[in-house]
Amino acid sequence: MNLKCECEKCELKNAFFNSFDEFELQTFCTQKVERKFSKGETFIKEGEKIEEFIYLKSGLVKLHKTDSLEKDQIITIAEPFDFVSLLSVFSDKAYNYSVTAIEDSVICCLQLEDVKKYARSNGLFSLNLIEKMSLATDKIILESLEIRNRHLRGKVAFILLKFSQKIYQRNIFELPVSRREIAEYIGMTTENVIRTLSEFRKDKLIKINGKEIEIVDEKTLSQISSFG
Amino acid sequence: MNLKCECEKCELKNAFFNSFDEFELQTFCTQKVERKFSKGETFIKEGEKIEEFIYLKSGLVKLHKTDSLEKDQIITIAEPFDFVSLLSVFSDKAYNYSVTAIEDSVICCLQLEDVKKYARSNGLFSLNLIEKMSLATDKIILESLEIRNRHLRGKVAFILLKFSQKIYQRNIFELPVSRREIAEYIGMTTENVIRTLSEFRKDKLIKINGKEIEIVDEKTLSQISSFG
DNA sequence: CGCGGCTTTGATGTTCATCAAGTAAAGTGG
DNA sequence: CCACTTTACTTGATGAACATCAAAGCCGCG
Repeated sequence: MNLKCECEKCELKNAFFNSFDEFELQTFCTQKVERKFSKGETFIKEGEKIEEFIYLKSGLVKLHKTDSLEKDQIITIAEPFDFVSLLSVFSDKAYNYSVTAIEDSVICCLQLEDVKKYARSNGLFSLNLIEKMSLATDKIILESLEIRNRHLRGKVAFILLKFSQKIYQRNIFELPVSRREIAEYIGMTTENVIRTLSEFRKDKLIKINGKEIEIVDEKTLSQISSFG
Repeated sequence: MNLKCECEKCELKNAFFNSFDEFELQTFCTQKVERKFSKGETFIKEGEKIEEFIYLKSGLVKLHKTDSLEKDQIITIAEPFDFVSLLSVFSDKAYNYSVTAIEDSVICCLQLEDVKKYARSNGLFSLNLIEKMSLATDKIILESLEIRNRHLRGKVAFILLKFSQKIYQRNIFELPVSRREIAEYIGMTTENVIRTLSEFRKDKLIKINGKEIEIVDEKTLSQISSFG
């Protein structure tokens, strides 16, 4: 268990633990390449050839896609250890979407061919991968359904609670995205997102100070999110 | 290559070909259980424990989910060899959604534990599974985005073209779903789906005879679908 | 300091959900 | 097989939700 690889919470490594002996594990961990990106940098671009197996070590990223009319849509916002590169990494030669850091982020990269090679030679590792993928995609699909069936106020409340409860686990946080990005996430216009935020402020559900949001009345916000 | 298993086009078997020897393949194919369902029958219910690995051999099914207000949402419509049971089969103990036949369908069932056992012991098979899963989930996510960013007319046009071009590959076909189900699919009301269909008929883009739809002006319909 | 991008608010019109009402089709029990 | 019930389909009228357009303030950056 005393590995050279310093990433203690690495999900991928956890997938390895059961499936690799220590030598293999060591090899794998030393092969990885870490890259840092600042907020705003796009490190995977739609259409690019997939050559690496990438996952998020720290930070926060958005998966997004440009539609036919040049409008950007956000597919989801991913936290560390959501295997962001898994979406199309095994099914396609090229990325179907882009990935951009919305907070300073560190990613871990392995050569895709190496990962495939390991997967071929080690069924337990593959099965672990399947489970991670399944979780990640399930999350996206279910979230997408949840957002879809809400009205504007419900959608905004849902997003605010996602940031507050799931991502930051705090009542006060800096929004890592612009109003426009929220709009791209929930499929509404920027103006209406802003209007809804202002309404929430007037109703004393939240406080707004630029990008800083404080959740004041979580209970009511939850009710709005659940559309009661 | 002369297998007892009669399912010539079986995708799962194809996944095996590269990974199993003939004896294993034979074993696998004889373990499977086929079940038939009539249009309208629900054979996977949200919340049920997952014990089998299931995929669609023939027919057409809908994946759907009941939301907090008892309203049904259709996640996607799946054709044969889309691995319908894969969505949450490896990530959860229970199904997150239901599956209902919208045409008479035949499914193939294997014990999930058996499949997992094979996956553990055979990396190549697992990797093939990963690719199938990745394809299936990618499709759902991308389609979901496409539908989301369209207006009513675009959504309805999109669905009609999906049935016509992708599923039936004919200009005249029987709609396998009710107007209400279309509404549940695209997230609109039944009335507005009907209204839009009537508009398309008045504009001579389609002909309607009950459930029978004929695509008359595919070009214009495509433009509406692409939202030009 | 001025430019461009982000934010905010208001006015206006379009799109869509809701309500209502009626017809057609399909299943149910006597 | 028919009366009865239920479900699917259809159209219209109305109001609510939302997009669009317009204008102005704010802020960071060259």
